[in-house]
Amino acid sequence: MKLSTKGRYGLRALIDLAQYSSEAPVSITSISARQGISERYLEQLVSMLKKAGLVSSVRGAGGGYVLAKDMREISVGDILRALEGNLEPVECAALEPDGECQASDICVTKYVWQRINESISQTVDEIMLDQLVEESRKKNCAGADRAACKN
Amino acid sequence: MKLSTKGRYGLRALIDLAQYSSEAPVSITSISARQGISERYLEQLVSMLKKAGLVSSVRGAGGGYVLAKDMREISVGDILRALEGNLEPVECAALEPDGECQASDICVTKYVWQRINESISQTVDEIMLDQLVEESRKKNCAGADRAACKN
DNA sequence: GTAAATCCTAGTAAAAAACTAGGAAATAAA
DNA sequence: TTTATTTCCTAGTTTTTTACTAGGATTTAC
Repeated sequence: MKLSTKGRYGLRALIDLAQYSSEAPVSITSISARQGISERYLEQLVSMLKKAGLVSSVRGAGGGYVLAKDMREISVGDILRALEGNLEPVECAALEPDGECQASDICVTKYVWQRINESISQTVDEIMLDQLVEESRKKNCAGADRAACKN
Repeated sequence: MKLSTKGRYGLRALIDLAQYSSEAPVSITSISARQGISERYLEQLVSMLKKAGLVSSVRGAGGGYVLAKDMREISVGDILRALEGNLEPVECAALEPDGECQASDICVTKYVWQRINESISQTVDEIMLDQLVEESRKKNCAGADRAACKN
């Protein structure tokens, strides 16, 4: 029941990217330096964010990544789903519209999984990237050791 | 970001146990037969529930397990925490009262992890075992293939 | 042309999950 | 008192997933 480094690092990376990409594209190298995440690994994470349509890229020297849409329209849910796949701790076939599940009508735990899934979705979908960037701008007193934190 | 089989099977097992242990202790063998979960694995799960004080055991022939307290006082949160350890998708040191985290004061994602942790806790702590047993009694029309479901 | 970037795939080492196995200890019933 | 049934406890093993690393192709500004 843990969020992987994909989700944890990826969210940090995108907040960083959002914060620094207003003028020019932000390169993997620069995010890596600021956030203390391996370039090669970051590359993969950002690529997932691109596939999900959250960022777009500019190739070649001086290139990098920029947000593909307004920060106010990107939720933490969008970001984490892009990186982690679906966020449901239990993928119960009986919960899906077209779900094939023999035991569906006698299944009691289904109710529990559904409630958990819903509460997570609701939470992550209502936090938008712009709030986090705003918060980050306020807090950023230089000098703290960002790389010490694995979350 | 998945709940392991420990949590999924374990919750099912405890609902079963609660349902059948009102007169006599319920053996691992019988839970295993009804729920289609390996005896040897179930044994470990139930042992975790015992360590957590949710069930108590009667050794020897004719023995088995019974609930250690009233179903109305056992929450899904108690059960899942006994089986999965803590339910926080991100264990952020900065969230703990005594948390050691260099980046605590500049960390933006902390807020996100906190919100997610809280919403999960709230959800699982408000569903009580007796509700699930009640639900199970209503639904149990015999004949459905419980073993087909992995959740 | 060269340096700085993204892009893409594959490989790999470590960790965690999901069981399996073996046998000791307790107890009820024969 | 033996036997069958049950919990108890630890360790081993296989499979899956995670978290990277590696290599090189492609694009583009200067």
